[in-house]
Amino acid sequence: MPAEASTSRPASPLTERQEARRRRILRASAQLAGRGGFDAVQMREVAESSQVALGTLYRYFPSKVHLLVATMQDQLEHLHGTLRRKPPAGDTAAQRVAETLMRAFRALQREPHLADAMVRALTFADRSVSPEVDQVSRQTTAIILEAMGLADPTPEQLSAVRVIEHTWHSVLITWLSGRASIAQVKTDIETVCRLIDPPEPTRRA
Amino acid sequence: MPAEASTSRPASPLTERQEARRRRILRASAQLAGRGGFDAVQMREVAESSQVALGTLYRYFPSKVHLLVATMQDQLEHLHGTLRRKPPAGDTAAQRVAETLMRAFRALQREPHLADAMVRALTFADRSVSPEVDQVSRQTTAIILEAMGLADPTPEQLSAVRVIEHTWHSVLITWLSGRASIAQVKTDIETVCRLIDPPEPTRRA
DNA sequence: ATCAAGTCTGAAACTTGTTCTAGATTAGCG
DNA sequence: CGCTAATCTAGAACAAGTTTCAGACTTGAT
Repeated sequence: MPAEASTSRPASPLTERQEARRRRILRASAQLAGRGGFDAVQMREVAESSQVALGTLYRYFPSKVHLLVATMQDQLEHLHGTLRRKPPAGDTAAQRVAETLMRAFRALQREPHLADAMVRALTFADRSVSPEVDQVSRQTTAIILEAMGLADPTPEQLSAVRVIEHTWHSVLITWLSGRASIAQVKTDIETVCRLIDPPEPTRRA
Repeated sequence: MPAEASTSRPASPLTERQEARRRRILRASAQLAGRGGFDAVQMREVAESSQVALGTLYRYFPSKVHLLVATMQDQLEHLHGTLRRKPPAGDTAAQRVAETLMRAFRALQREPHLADAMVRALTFADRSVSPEVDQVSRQTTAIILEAMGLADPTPEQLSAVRVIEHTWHSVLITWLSGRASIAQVKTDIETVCRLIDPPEPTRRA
């Protein structure tokens, strides 16, 4: 039913000034997150920094987690755009997916605080944020399927993709909290990507 | 180097009354969590319910997340004990691990609110909780390796185990926030466990 | 038994997410 | 243009995690 240009489902179309406010808020959020991570995104500061009253901020984003998940949607779109311009070049689907994820990972490494804010929000989100989190998940799935070069996947492949996403989120968390090295992140991503390639005979590393 | 009876590293031995306090606190925490999940575990209530001053609660557990992660350690020990008594019976390592995780999952299904509190705390934990989270991770790894019947795993196997843990945590989160069905949980666990069994022909458990 | 050091208590204070309110502003419409 | 409903603003108020403090209680060593 929905499907606008891309992401949102604007119940009411949003005037120009409203669109501008929304954008200012998201920019402020990403900016603050880029400094101190999740904790540094304080609702009063976001409001002030985006020149909007606190109440208005809450009208646009009903909670801090909603705000950060929306910020993530925003960033994901950028990423998706970038990836479309330069698709991964590996030979096998597994390689391409691993390459894609590692590329995303390097992007996050440049902004670890922002990554922290977004990922923590994503996994901390409760049911009230499900639609938004789901949207992020769909977008991620799309990116992975694209890297695989797969139009309509089988249920098994979908499960593998979900497992890859699970691993992606969790390994990020683990890295962000300093419990995994970058090498481990790489290894684990490559490991999980093994699920993609044919489990049947005829295969080599 | 360390390794006491099991879990903790008591810098100072803890008197009997202190041990009792600690236990009361953990019981109260699990109890409240069992009702309303993460949000229902309110520090003032935990303090009151365990007959301890708020300041004391914070001396034992320096934050709500520390408290809940400790609660999880506690529960994991129970689980490990139970599993030791009735080890999984599958033919292959993958089957046994999947069976083990599904058994754990069914246990969590019986206490979804408690699961919510523990898992959310675990993934929300920041660096200040790393040691405790790591301890949980080690315990989980031990459980999985035991199910595999593996004494000293190769680095590849360790990576596979980590990926399984990642999937386990993330799929739980997804289920708890209502974005995945129980069937999906099962499927995804089985999918990730495929990483265990021989990618080559010729191998036994 | 006594003293010092460390621990516990109760209560208040502080922080930050979230909600509420009353009054301005704006948008859409006749 | 003039009206009405919706939106926005400033700011107070509330909730729950966390910190702080003065005083009472325990503990361990002498």
